Amino acid sequence: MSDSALIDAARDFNRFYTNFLGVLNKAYLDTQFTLTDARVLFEVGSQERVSAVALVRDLHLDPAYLSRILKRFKAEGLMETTPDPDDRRSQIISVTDQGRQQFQDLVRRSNAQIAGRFDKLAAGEPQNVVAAMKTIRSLLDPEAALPPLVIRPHRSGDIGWIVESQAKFYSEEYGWDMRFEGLIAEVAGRFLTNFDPAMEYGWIAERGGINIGSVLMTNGGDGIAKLRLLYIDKSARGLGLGKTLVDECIRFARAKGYRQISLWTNDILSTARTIYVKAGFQLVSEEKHRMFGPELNGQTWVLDL
Amino acid sequence: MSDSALIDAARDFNRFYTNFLGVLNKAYLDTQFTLTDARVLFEVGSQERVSAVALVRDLHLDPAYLSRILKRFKAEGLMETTPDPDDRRSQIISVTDQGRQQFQDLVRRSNAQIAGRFDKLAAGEPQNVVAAMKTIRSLLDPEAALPPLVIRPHRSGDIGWIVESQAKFYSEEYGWDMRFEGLIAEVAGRFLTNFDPAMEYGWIAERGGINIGSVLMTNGGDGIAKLRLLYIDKSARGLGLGKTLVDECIRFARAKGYRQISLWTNDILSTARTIYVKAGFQLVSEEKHRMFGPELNGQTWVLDL
DNA sequence: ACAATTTAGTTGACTCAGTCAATCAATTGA
DNA sequence: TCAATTGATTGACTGAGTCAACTAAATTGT
Repeated sequence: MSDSALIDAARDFNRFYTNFLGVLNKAYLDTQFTLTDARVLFEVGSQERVSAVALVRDLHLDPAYLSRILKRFKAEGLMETTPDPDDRRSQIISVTDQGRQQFQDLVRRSNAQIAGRFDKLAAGEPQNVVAAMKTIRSLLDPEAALPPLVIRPHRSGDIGWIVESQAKFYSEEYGWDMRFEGLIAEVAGRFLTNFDPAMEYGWIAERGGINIGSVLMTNGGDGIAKLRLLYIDKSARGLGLGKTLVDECIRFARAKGYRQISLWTNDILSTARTIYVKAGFQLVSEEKHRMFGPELNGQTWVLDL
Repeated sequence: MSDSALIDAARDFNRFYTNFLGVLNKAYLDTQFTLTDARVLFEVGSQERVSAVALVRDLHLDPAYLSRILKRFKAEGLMETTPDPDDRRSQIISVTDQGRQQFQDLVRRSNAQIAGRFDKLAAGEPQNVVAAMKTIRSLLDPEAALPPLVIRPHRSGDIGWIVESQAKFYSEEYGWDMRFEGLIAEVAGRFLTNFDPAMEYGWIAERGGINIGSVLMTNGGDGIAKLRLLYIDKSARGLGLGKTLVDECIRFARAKGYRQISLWTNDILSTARTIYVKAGFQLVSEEKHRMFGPELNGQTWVLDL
């Protein structure tokens, strides 16, 4: 695509999104607030403590205008200002309890608008929209902080996600065929059907509502815990997430009194192998196989606890 | 729910992009036009011939306001209107040569703003931004023509998708627990590991690269074909896609010489049942069970071919 | 140290972008 | 054929947002 085609496409998108936001922002029109009021309330409400200059800068407002808005908000008891001790010209703005309620009401209205849009989409499409938004944001706004990475237990849909994302990845990257997907679907399915909450666990790493990594720990009997289906999405590699998940597993296995962790992998997955080696795993056996199409070196690694 | 994390992320993006567009739209402030003027000129300029109603609808303008804007543009010689021959109340708006020059000037200013942003990015990044924009647009713009619905054989990742989407749906809608996900993961996994291309098949319905429906046909032995994991995503219901997929199955089973199709479902899934009844399936047995948490009525249906 | 300059915020005065209600004219529907 | 609906215009209004002038505190340069 040529530069000018890119720019045209971006202009076109901006035109579309201007209209789109215009519709979404109708949500505020039912309230006492103007769009600018709402933006100020949003900014102060979500940051808790802001200076007026920062608001002027971030929201591109006229200082005079902001001054009047704040005066009104203070009169209505929604916000309060305290002089900045470091610079007595400046003031720190924060919301009162009442202001916080109004803020949360705005958030609810805004959420309802977005949820209404998302409801019309197919399952999975909202994830795609949000992922695309994050791409745009991270590129156009280098200051943007990534939403926090959360590690949580697995829930409905996660196992399917593990199967889908791993199958796609290994198929595209290494040409593994669908027998691989079949195998992990069976493994993951058995994990759920025989799930023993006392001795087993599934970890999902997610960021901003999007799954980006997983690992399962299953009971192999004889005091051996099996580490299975470790996977880190492309977008989250190089952050040490693999290590974090493996460490979680080890901690869990120790806590549950397992005497050994065992795992099966293939030698071409060198990043994973590095993680296992660093965690102290030892290679105990290796065999060539063609379970998934191309010839591979299957490896079994164990860690004595 | 992770839905709420998605919505939060979307709200956050909208907040960011409102500011971003605010900055970009400064480009118009150097001209004689207001933002709304510019939007009208953009819309008319790029569509050549539009009706006033269409503008009001697409740009969400007050008809009175648009009327005044057009009056001014006509007085300035930027636009002209001709009555619509089909409806003499209505008028067709188009730009004059002079209007087109102004429009192109706006395009240049807007492009310069975007180019300024893109210049700060690394090589390849603008492409990523624009690709993400297209993703968002295609999903959020209801006017955008729907890409065609395609029914194709299953491939890597599809089985995982089936598990994920069904697990999420039945968990949210009917409160089924993760044993359901485990069961379908095992069923779907065995489908792949024992796959017999001569007698079995998986159909995936997809639109614009996104899966929206599925059904599998497996060999149950004794000349019996099993229809499994029929699923239509929310976004594609009511289009007869379920019937289409079941018909595909029946055609396939006939062609392969099966003597009967059998399937297992639960009575609360009434839409699916309607499809089976219409296709000629007969209920042969029914039993209560609690395999997935809530009490359900499992049903076996068969169709003699 | 201290005048000169810059920065944070406020106030007065204004205007024009955008809204609402009423009206006319053409079309549709029962 | 007559009532209801839809497209477009006009009159009357208002309040969101702007601009310039000002105060007060902080910073800079010599």
